[in-house]
Amino acid sequence: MDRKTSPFRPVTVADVARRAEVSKATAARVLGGYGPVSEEVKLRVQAAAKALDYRPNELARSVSTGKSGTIGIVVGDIENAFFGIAVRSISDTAHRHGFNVILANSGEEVEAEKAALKVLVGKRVDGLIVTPADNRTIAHLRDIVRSRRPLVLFDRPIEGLSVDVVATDDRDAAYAATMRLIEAGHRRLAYVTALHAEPPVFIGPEQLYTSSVKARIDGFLAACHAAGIEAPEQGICLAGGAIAGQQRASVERLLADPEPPTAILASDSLVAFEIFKATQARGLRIPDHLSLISFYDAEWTSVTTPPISVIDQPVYDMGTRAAELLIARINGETSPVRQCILPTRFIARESIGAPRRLLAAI
Amino acid sequence: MDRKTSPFRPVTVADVARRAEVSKATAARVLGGYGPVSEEVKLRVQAAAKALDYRPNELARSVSTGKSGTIGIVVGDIENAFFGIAVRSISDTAHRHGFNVILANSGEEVEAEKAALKVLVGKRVDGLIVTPADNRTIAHLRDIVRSRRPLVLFDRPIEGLSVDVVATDDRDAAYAATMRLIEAGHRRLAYVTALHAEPPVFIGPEQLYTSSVKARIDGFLAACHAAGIEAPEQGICLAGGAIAGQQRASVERLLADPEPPTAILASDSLVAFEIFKATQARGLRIPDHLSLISFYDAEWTSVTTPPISVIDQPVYDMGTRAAELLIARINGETSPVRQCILPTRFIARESIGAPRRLLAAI
DNA sequence: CTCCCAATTGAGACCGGTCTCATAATACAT
DNA sequence: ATGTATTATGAGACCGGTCTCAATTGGGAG
Repeated sequence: MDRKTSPFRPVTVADVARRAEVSKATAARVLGGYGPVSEEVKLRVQAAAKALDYRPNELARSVSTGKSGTIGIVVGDIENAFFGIAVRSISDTAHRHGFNVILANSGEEVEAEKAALKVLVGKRVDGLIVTPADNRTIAHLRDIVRSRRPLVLFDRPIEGLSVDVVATDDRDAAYAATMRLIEAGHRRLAYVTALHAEPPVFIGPEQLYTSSVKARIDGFLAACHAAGIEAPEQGICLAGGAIAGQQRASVERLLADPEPPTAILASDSLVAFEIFKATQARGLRIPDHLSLISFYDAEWTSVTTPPISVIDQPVYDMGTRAAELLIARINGETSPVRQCILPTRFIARESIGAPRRLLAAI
Repeated sequence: MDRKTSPFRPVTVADVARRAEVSKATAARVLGGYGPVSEEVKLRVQAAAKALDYRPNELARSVSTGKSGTIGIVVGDIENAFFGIAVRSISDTAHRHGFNVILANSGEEVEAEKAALKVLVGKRVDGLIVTPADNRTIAHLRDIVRSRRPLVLFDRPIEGLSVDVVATDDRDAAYAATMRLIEAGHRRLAYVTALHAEPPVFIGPEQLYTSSVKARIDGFLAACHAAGIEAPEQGICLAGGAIAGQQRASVERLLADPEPPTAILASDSLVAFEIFKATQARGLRIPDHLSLISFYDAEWTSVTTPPISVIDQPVYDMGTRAAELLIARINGETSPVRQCILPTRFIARESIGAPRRLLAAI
């Protein structure tokens, strides 16, 4: 520990105190802005601090107070615009309330999520906002709850975990969107998600480890059943997000089917993007050959030809609500667990048409 | 400080030591993995730690060691996909080297940037990666350099600030792209950037407070001059990014000009997006009525009709390099300041054509 | 001119870790 | 048996803050 001798050793309260010729306690009172100090001493200490370019060590402060003024966010994938905006919104709100943000990426892997949580807890964040990667393994989340650290689940509720949640009305939104496709005359529908399963076929809802996707598929199937469509499960495509290129391959396989779907509901804007590119590559026209609806109003969906109808999720609001809820908890609010379900909005564009036999393109 | 009495008080080394019936020092050695400990004691301590669910307090550790294992990132706007990927890449690399990441958003405001830096320094980050919002006010960055804290500038070099930089060959890229437009026959070119000026007209390069944009405009003008185009400065449009809607208005005004440009080079994918939407709204066809090239290969540019030619920036690589450079410095590397300039790649798509008189649409 | 109360101030413990140093215990060579 | 090197352990200082508590000071009341 040769820190004392280095000429670049950061300035401490003790240094300031020495220069201002007061005790460490008094200097700390001025610098920390807590105890009573006379005006004269206050000015002297502030002058000394300025002269020395004192920068408080927030870590030491946190160790001593037990609060870090920081909230941790664990998202599935920052590259995804959905999460990008969520992060933006959460950090805006956090800063507005005087909190900082530490970001961690799980890459939708539970193990990475666990590791991230461990780090964040290690850094003693005051609270956590998490998009759980897998609703089947949640022991680590239970631990957080048990330790009384405020936690808000983002976008993905987990049954049986009594904790605050901010999410959207996924089931209803999927139901309504599916109905629109059905009303347009479609009977051969597909639901495409980035979830992964081995083999990549839908067997039952217990495979669906992301709760929001589970809810959406639930809505999709319910709409199909209500319309008397048989075996709609066969239209569920688990495109497998982890391995790069796998999504594309799955989507291409789906479209190459001898009896391909005439309408697709895409679970997020990334798979939708793959689907759109695949239709272009095959020379399929939307909506003549294929109708398409995507979750999330991604930038690109409004400028394609034709523009794509989407289920717009109020991500920015979701982030704000999540942050506010969390901060209220951090500040001691003890009301019962809250489920904050925000409404989605359907944006009708030009990607829905009546079904037509798919032409073998090229 | 009633922490001692709370039943949810976090477990400390002292607690573990007590349970394992060893001294605090010994427990700390096992838990921190440093000094020599006998196998038997080690196991006993580990068992106690597990039983108590001990979570080391990284903050206390940092205070004591002087290293936080954290790097700070300050970006202009996380919502921008360019920065989104940069953040992803930086945090991937950081984690690979055992570092964490604290993210701050400047919103391209120097004051916010200063505040963010203050917080990050307060949290004693081991190093910083910053995209400076304004190359005219850099005293706060100078302070960082003076305090010997490793700093890497991302995407935007600053003349006269001796510090590591990772950026792209902006000038050359702009020059080459402009040349392509000129070679296609254009003589009335525009360069559109989100920079802000009052009034919003280009007077001289000293207005250009973002170094990357300055370099690009430099290249744009050089190409124009080389081709004998007179007064190309008049084609420079400072669309003013801060206020929402202002970009759109500027772009619309540009296209509504009685003598509008026949080709545009867009400084980033966000203004390009505005430009594209404006052409659609006015019924202008690309590339018949207007040729367009944009910096950055944003997702949407490949799926529009027609797809847009872009100058692809290797963002992911840039992030990786920046993080690696920074971490090397943190680990004590003392080699002279490095400028890491990565090459861009032109992706030719279908947005460039010969000029044609713009038809007054509607 | 005392006495009491409030306002300031300083000394030092504390937060939860790391790390130095002295001591104790063991193994080995002489 | 004695000396020495080696290893394991404990006591306690330290990091840079916060915070408790006692001591000092000054002013107004009696």
